[in-house]
Amino acid sequence: MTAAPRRPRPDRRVERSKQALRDALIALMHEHPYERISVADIAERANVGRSTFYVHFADKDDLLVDGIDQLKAWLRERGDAPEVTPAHPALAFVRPMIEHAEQQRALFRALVGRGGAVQVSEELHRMLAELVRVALGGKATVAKRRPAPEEAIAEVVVGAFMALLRWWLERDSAMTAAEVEATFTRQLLPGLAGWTRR
Amino acid sequence: MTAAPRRPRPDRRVERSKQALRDALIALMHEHPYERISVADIAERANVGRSTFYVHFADKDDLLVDGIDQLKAWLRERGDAPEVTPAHPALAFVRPMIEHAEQQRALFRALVGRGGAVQVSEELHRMLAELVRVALGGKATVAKRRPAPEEAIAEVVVGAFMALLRWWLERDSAMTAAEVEATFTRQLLPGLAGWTRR
Amino acid sequence: MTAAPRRPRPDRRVERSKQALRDALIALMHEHPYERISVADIAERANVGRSTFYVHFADKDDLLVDGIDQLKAWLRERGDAPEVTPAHPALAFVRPMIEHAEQQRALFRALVGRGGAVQVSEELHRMLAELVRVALGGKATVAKRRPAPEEAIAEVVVGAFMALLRWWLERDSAMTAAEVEATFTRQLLPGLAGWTRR
Amino acid sequence: MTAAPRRPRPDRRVERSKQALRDALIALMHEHPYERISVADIAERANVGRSTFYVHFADKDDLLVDGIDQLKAWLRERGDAPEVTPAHPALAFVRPMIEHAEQQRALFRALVGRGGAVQVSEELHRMLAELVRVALGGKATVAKRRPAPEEAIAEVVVGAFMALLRWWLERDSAMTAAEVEATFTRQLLPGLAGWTRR
DNA sequence: TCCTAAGCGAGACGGTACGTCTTGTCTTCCA
DNA sequence: TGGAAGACAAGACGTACCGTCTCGCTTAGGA
Repeated sequence: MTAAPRRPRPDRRVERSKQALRDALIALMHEHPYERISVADIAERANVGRSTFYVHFADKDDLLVDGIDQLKAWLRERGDAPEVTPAHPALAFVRPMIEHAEQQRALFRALVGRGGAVQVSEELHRMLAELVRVALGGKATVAKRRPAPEEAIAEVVVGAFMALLRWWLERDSAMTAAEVEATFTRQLLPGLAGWTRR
Repeated sequence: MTAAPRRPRPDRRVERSKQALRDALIALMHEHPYERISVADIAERANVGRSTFYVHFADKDDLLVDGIDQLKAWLRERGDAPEVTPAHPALAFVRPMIEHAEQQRALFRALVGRGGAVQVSEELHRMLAELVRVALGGKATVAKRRPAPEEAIAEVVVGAFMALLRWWLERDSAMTAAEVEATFTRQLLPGLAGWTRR
Repeated sequence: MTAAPRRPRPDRRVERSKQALRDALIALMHEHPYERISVADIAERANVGRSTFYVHFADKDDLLVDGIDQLKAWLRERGDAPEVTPAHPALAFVRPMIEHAEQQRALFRALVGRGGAVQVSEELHRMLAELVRVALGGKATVAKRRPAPEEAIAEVVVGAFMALLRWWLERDSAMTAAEVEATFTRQLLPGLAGWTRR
Repeated sequence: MTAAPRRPRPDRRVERSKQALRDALIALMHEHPYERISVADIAERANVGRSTFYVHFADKDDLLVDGIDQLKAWLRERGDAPEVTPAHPALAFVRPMIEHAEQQRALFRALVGRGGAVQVSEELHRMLAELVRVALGGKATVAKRRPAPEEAIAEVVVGAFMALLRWWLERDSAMTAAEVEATFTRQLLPGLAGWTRR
């Protein structure tokens, strides 16, 4: 029987500080574009010393990816159960994503809108593209060999979606979530239908 | 009769300096991501004093915008004559853009690829979206009132195109320009066809 | 009947920690100048937590003073018995000090040499100056009133001695302890002799 | 006839800034010990941006040695002409140095007094020791070989002088410059006389 | 052909932000 | 209960850019 590895219980303050910093960054991103925000701003907003920031994160971008991971976890947690059968398996992500965006409109606008950090959009893009690739029967991980057509299709689908989403979030247009979804499906489904039948 | 307003002929050196700076930026963007390039880097590469930079451009972004304008002019100049009738008027831009990208592969990768400046992609996006909107029979300029559906369609089409283009440029995939075009058309045309017929 | 006043027996570990810290500082002073040594360095060398340092000492200088006191105690303990009668009572300290310095050459070089802490030299200076003042018949404690000439003499004598000592320690000169003493006495005794006779 | 070497005239602002910084350091050293003064303090006092400081000096110590050089130049410039013949050539420096210290009492106290920077005292010591060595007939530069006795003598003389000077500057004693000089000479001359005659 | 206005390089300058380091206080956990 | 570990705020450090500016030299263009 092996002795349990002595791992000291982490200090509760640590998570408090880290969370305060994550929250502060997001709060500031509602007000200013990401690149204009300084580490000092974040620390101040989080009521935390600037040096404390560097204890927990290497730099601003490190904090950002940490936040992205939280976003991904949040999405994964509640994105698993699409009640209705989607028009096409590759479009299963559409309805949930639009709903999440609607619920957290301000947050999503801050993150993927004009002033947002490119990294967030890119990561979201990558994440969704993987889902689509899998749904199209391809492998989840990108192969080094000649890119399967699914990869290209996934780029098309997700690129279209991200653009529409961003446009919808940035204009305070009277378009409803349902209309957005319908528009997207009407444009992309026919093309997909043809491809899948093959 | 009034005397002609005395306008001295501009110094030829001015344009030489400005062009050297534009070229230097583009050259550097082949090597480093846009944000990592400093004004000093650009000036040095252009064999120009750093203060001279500020004589001609307000800041790095100003130079970038200036470069984008040149790109747009270049595109407009040679994009006017698509020899073949496109599958759909809204997709008229596809063939020419892909051809330009192929010809200037390195340039396009530097501009709209991962390390490129977001502004370039956004401007290109805006430009193409306008073409699509017009082709769809909408107004060229975006109205403040309830967004016409054409706007949404344009976002979808252009978003899909830009994503595919970026993907194509970044991987050194063996996919040919023709294949890229075919893939895109196959995915987007069906949806458009339905919409237009209305 | 009242309970005996609770005087907790001092934890033996306390003295162990303090001594480890004192030793660590001295060890480090053999390698680096005093000001370049950080509290963290000392704690690490002493195998002690940094916070433990602050339990025992207010700061680095406090530890230093503590070490100086030990040095003074050490000197006093073995400095009391000069076997030979000195050339002049005010120079009684010379022979013992030189001998101590020779025995503990490395330590003395670290403490009063170039990289040493000024405080050590100053404290040693003060200590010796007091001995000299007393030997000259003046009061041990410095009076606020017009400084007695003995004070000035003491400064001269001790200043000369410290400079010679530091010089001797820093060069690895082939000068022997006896030669150093002789040199010093030959220079200072005549002046003192005149003064004392008064 | 050769062309004059193209040497661009130095920007007048540079010297203004550097001097302002030198002055600021000295001013602050009248108020606080050297080590407690931060670069930011100096820059602020000099009405100069902190970054400007780093344009001209590597760090605080660099500014200090620059100041020391100025002090040395100042001393050399006016120290050349001792009107009266000194009691002994090796003591020629005494009278002038005491006079300078008296004229610039506050400055000298700040520089070589308790809160002053060790470097200043050490440099002054080195400078005077060299004068004494030369006066004693030795070589100006320290030989690597067995240290000449003059070196030891010089250390004694200068060590004694520096200690007395520091003591005099720090107490606001009523001792006059003449008395200080007399005290010093009375103590050191006899010892020297013997040595020289040899 | 000379003169004059400008373009230009060099770089000083005040700022802001960065990421690192050290200090001294404080909290939390463990033995 | 006291010591080790280490979180924390504060603030200095030296570096990198920024955008503004001043200074002379050079040079193109107009007289």
